[in-house]
Amino acid sequence: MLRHYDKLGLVRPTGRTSGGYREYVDDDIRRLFHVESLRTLGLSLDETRRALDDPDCAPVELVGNLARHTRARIASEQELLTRLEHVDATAPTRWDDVLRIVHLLRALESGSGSLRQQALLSQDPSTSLPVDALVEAVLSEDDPNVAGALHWSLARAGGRGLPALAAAMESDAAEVRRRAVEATTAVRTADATALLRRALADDDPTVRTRAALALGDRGDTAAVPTLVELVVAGRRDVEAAELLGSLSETAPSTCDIVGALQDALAAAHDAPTRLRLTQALAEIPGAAAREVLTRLTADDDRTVAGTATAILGRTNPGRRSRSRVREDADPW
Amino acid sequence: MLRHYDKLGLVRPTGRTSGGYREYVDDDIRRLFHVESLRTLGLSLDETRRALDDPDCAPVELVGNLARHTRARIASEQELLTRLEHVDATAPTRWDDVLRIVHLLRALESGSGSLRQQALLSQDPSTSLPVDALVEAVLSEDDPNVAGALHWSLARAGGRGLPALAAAMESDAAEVRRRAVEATTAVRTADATALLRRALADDDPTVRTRAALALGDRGDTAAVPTLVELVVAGRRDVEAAELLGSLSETAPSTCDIVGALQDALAAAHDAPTRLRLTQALAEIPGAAAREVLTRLTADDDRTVAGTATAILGRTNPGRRSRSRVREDADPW
DNA sequence: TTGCTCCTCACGTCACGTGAGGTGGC
DNA sequence: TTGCTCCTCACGTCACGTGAGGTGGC
Repeated sequence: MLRHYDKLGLVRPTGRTSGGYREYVDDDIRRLFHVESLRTLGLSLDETRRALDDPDCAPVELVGNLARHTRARIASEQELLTRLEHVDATAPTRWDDVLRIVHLLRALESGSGSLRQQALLSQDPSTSLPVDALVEAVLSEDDPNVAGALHWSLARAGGRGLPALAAAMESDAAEVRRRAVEATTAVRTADATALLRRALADDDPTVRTRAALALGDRGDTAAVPTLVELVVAGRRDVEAAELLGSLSETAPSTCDIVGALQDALAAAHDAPTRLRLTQALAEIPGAAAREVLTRLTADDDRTVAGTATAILGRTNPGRRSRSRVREDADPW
Repeated sequence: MLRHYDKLGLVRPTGRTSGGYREYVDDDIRRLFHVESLRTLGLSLDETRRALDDPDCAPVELVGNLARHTRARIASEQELLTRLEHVDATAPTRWDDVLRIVHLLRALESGSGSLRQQALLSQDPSTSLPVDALVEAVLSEDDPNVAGALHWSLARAGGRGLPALAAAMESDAAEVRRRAVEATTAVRTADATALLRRALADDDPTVRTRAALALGDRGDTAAVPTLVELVVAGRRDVEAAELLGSLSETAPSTCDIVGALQDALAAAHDAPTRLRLTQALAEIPGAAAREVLTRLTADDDRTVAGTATAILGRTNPGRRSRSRVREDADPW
C-alpha cells in the first residue's frame, strides 16, 4: 500500500536511507493519516489526492455525492439480500431450482400483470416456492387475477406462508390486513383457521367480514357472532344467513344460533334490520327457528309479520335460498 | 459483454456467419439469460460458470455465503453513510474541516475513554460540530468524564442538538431518556427549557428529578409540582427545597409554593415526609411560610412541632441551608 | 552465515469499457 | 459510395496483492 501510494504520488516519503529504504518523516505520517481518514469516507485515491492538494476542491458536493451513491448502494444491496433470502428459503438442491425461483421472483417484480400471473401458473408443482416472496407480493397485488394465482400458489405451499401472513395481519394499513386475510382463506390448515379467528377481532369491518365468511364456510362456530353482525349490518347478509343455516345443521349443539338471532332481533329497532334477521331465520332448520318465526307472525312491523308468515308457509326454505346464493357470479 | 463472455467461455455463440459475426442460437440465448439470472444474485462470472457447468456445485452454501457477505456489506455501507451524513451536517467548507470532524468521529467510536474525551476537548471552538453524532455518543456514554465533555460540546453547539435529544426523550429505554435529559440541562436555550418541561411528565422518576432540578435552577416555576414531589419522596429533597426557596424569591406571584407545600403536608401521613416538608418551608422566605410554620409548632407530631419551633427561632434560615448544599461535592 | 525486512519490476485481480484499425452487408 | 454494425487486438479501470529475484543491516 505504501509502495502504491508512493508510485501514485499520493504519499511520498521525504527521504530514502542509504540502503534505498523509504524514510517517512512526521509530516509524511500525518499525510498518510489524512489519506486514511478521507478513505473512511469512501473517497477514491484520486479524489483523496485532489482533496488534499487542490485548494479549489470543495468538500460539499463531493461529500453529498458520496452520501447519495452510498444510499443507492445500500438500497440495491438490500434488494439483493431479499432475493438471496427468498432463494435460500426454498433450500434449492440444484442450480435449476435456483434459476426457476429467480425467474419467478423477477416476474413477480415485473410491471406486467399477465407476466406475473403466467410465471405463477407455470410453476412446477414439485419445486418448493419462496413463500415469503409470495406473501410480500400478495400484500401489494392490485390485479385480482394475479392475486388469485398467488392465493392458489400459497394454498399449494400449505401453511408455510402463514407466519408472514400473521405478521401482515398486524399491519397498520387496513388494505394490507384485508389482503392478508383473503390470502389466508385460501389456506386450508388448522393454523389458517386459527389466524382467521384472530381476524374476527379486527378493527376493519372488511377484514372481519372476510374472516367470518371463510370460517363459516369451514363450519367454525366461532364465526357466528360476526355472521349475525353481518346480517344486522346488511353487509353480505344473504351469504352470512346461509352460513348460519349450515352451521346450525353441522354443529347444532355447540352454539345457539337461533338464540343469537333472537337477541339481535330484541336489540334491533329499525325495520330493515329486523326484516333481515327474520329472513335469516328462514335459513335455520329445526323447531327452534320455526317457533321464533311463529311469534314473529304477530310482530308490530307488518312487513316482518308478513315475511315470517310467508317463510312458515314454504316447504323447504333453506335449500331454495342457498342455491340462489351459489348461482351468484364471483361472490367477492 | 458478449465478447467478454465469449472469451471467458461462459457463453459461446454456437456458430459464426460467413462474415465472422457471432451467431447465437436459442440455446445460447437461454444460457445468456441463465447467466444474467444468477448474476442478479451476486455470483461472479466464475461462480456462474461453475454453477451452470459443474453438476457437483451445490447452491446451498454458495447462496448462504452470498447472503452473509451482503449483510456484512450493508452494515458497513450503513456505517459509512452515517459518517458521511455527520460530516455533511457540519457543512464543511474546506477539507481541513472534514479531517477534523472525521478525527472526532473516529475518536468517539474508539474504546478508550481518555481518547474520546481528549478529542472532544481539543476541538477548535470555531469549527462546527457534528451534533447528531455527539448526541448519539452521549446517549451511550458510560464514562462520566466523557459524558461531561460531550455536554460541554453540546452546550457549545447551542440548540442544534435539541431535535436529536427530543427524539431520544421518546426512547423506550429509561437510561437513554436519562442521558438525554442530562445532556439537555447543559443547553441554555428556551427550546431546551421547553424540552425539560416535557420531561417533567416522564414515567421514570430519575428523568423527572433531573428535569425538575434543572428547571428550578433556571427559575422556571413549571418545576414546582415535581420539586414538591421530590421533597415528599425524600429524593434530592434538600436541593429541591432550596430551589423552591429561590423560586419563591424570584417569582413570588406566579405560583403559590407555600400553598403547594401546605397541600402536600395535608396529604402526607407519615412522619418523615411531614418533617421534610416542614424543613422545606424553612427555605421559603416571607410571611406566608412563617405563618404555616407557626401553626406547625402545635403539630401532633412532636418532631415536626419542634423543628418548626427551631426554624422560627433562627434569624435567616434560608441562607444557611443554601450554602450547605452548595458545599456538596458533585451534586449529581 | 542466517534470517529478516525491505527494494524494484511485472503481472494478476474483476467485469467489463474504450479506442484503433479493419470489414461485411445495405 | 455512405453509414452502419460488427470484428479483433490491446490497453485502461480500481486499489492494491503477489510472486520473482535481489539487497542491506543485525
